[in-house]
This record gives sequence, C-alpha cells and structure tokens, in this order.
Amino acid sequence: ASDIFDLAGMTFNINSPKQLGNVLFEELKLPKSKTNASGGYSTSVDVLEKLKMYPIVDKILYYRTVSKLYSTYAQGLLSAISSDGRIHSKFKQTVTATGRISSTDPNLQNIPIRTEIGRKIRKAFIPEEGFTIVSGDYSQIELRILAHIAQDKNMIKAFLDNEDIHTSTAAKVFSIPLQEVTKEQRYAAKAVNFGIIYGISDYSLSQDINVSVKNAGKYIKDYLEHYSGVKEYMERIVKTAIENGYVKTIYGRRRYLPELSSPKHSVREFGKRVALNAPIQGSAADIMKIAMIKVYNELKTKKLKSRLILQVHDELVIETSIDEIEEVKSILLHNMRDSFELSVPLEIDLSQQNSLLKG
DNA sequence: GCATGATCC
DNA sequence: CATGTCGATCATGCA
Repeated sequence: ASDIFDLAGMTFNINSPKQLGNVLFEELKLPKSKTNASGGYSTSVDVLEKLKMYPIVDKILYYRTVSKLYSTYAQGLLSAISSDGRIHSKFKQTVTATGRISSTDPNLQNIPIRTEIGRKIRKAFIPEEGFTIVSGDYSQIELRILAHIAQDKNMIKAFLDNEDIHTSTAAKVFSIPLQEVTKEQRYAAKAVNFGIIYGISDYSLSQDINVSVKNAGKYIKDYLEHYSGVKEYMERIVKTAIENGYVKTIYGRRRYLPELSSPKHSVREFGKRVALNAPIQGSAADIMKIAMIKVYNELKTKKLKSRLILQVHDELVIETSIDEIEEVKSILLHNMRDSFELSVPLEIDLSQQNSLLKG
C-alpha cells in the first residue's frame, strides 16, 4: 500500500473503486476508458490489465489479488471452521436458474486455483489422518453436450477420435493440419468454443482475445461453417424458445425465458444467449447430479469409510481412506462415465493428492 | 441495501 | 441502433 501511496503522491482508500478511479484518471491522468453504471470510472481487472505498464496499476492489481485472498479466504475460511476442525458448507438445490447446485456459508465452490498465491489456500484443505483426496473431473462436459444436442458431425468425430477439442477446432477454422496449430491459434479457438456455449458476440470475443471486432466476427463465421450442426442448433433452439417460452435439458427440466418477449432489444438478446446456454449448462448439471447420487449410494452400500465431501459443477471430491483409493477411483470412474449416454464418450480425469491442490 | 469487483465453473 | 459471453457468493464502500 505504501508503494501505491508513494506513486500516487497521496494517501487514499485503495479498496474504494470511487477513490481509486479519481486518483488514477483525474490526479494521475491515465488514459480513461470504461465507465461503470454509476457514471464513475471503471477500475475492474480488464481495464487495469491494459494499463499494466504503469507501475502503480501493476501494484494495484497485486494489492487487489492479495486483499481478496486475505479477506474472503484466509480470514473468512478461518472463521468458518467448526469445533470438529472442519468447514461445513451449505449446498443449495433450488437457487440457480440452470439446475446447478450452489454453495454458501462459506462458498466452497470458488476456492482459488488460478494464481500461485491462491493455490496456497487450496493446499490448506487436508484430509484427516489415514485419508487422502481423490477427485474425478468431467473433461469438456459442456462441449460434449453441445456436440450431442446439436448432433454436429465434425464435433462428434473430434471427440470420438479423442482429439484435443481446442486444437482440433483451430485446425478446422484456420484450415491447417493438427500438428501445425500454434499456441495462439489454440487459445483463440478455445475462446470461441467457450463463447459458443455462452452465446457469443463478435464484440465480446474481441475483448476476450484482444483482436479487432472484425477479426472476431470472422473467427465465429469460420467456426460455424465448420461446425454447421452447431449453427443449425443455435438457430433452432432460439426459434423453439420463442415459440414455447422455455428451453429444456436432456432430462426435460425447463428454464422459462420471459426475457425473449421484452420490449428491450438488449434484454431479448440476453434471452437468446440464455436459450443457448441453459440446455448445455443445465444438462451438465443433470448428469452430475445423477452421478453424485450413484457415487454416494455405492459408497454407502459397500460400507466404505470414504465420503463425498465436495462438488464443484464438473468435479466430485472424495475424502478417501488410504486402503480404498483404487476402489474409490473405480466408483468415480464408472458412475460418472456411465451416468448418461451421449453421442460422444464422457471422459473422466481422476486424480489423487494430499490436499485440495492437484499435482 | 445497492454497486463494484474479486473468486470459481 | 445499441449492446456487449453462462451460472453463482462474498467483502467492501457508501448512500
């Protein structure tokens, strides 16, 4: 903080976006860009990332990272430890619009993993004596569901051939052999793959991967030419959503979309993105819930000591007795893999470690 | 109690 | 023409 005050030539509350915005954009006259809803200067990561070359901005980003980790995680999680030495989160079944479960008091579904300093938090979650942590992760479940729902021949083939889907997408979009795909091309293809799931626009993709809106538009166009089944799905799902007023998952659970009849264009566009995403995210949630029930029941029926302790949307975590590691891995593998039959296989990544931190 | 901005999938 | 990727929870500032 003192470094930041030195560079600013004054003291202020770094945690106040309002004060911070004034210091950066009025006092120091940095190039201003976005404003937030209340008319102030936005100081969000994506704005500050572009001003990283200013030492003060770089220090502010670091300050933000550390203070978030300290207040929400270091401090917050310590105060959540109960008398048995454990943290007992609450899982809610009826909160999300898509069918995912959520976690509160505290939220254990957003424990840091991205940054090195954040991973230190994860490392602090350890099993009791005689136990270890075994996890099973669905690999690319949402794209596999997209391939299945859209019945897209090219995407289904990529998964059947067990290709890296982002590399495979890059090869198709850039019309080059798999082996010649560069890191940058794979990164762009990955952003398009995720964007498609969320209901993409050329503008948001351009922001995401830092290319012009025009180029982003070309990527999307090329993508949909190679995945024509996806293109047809996008058109079909929006049409049926408007006709029915809802969309549904592979298990038939509905999400109603009143947004589609809003007088406001932006709200209707939001409704279309949701129409696209809800069947995908919701079906993944359905599949995971089926798997969870089966895993829980099998652990119970076999009277194993190991127990299911966490679900993070595409991942199940089991605190596993060390004499049950292989059996638990097998239980996770077959129950997660066989919980639903898609047109593509469901791949599961298994891991075992001595904390919530993998590797 | 709302807005902003952080964390995760 | 305006808009700006899904779904969540939590801490902090501030009216």
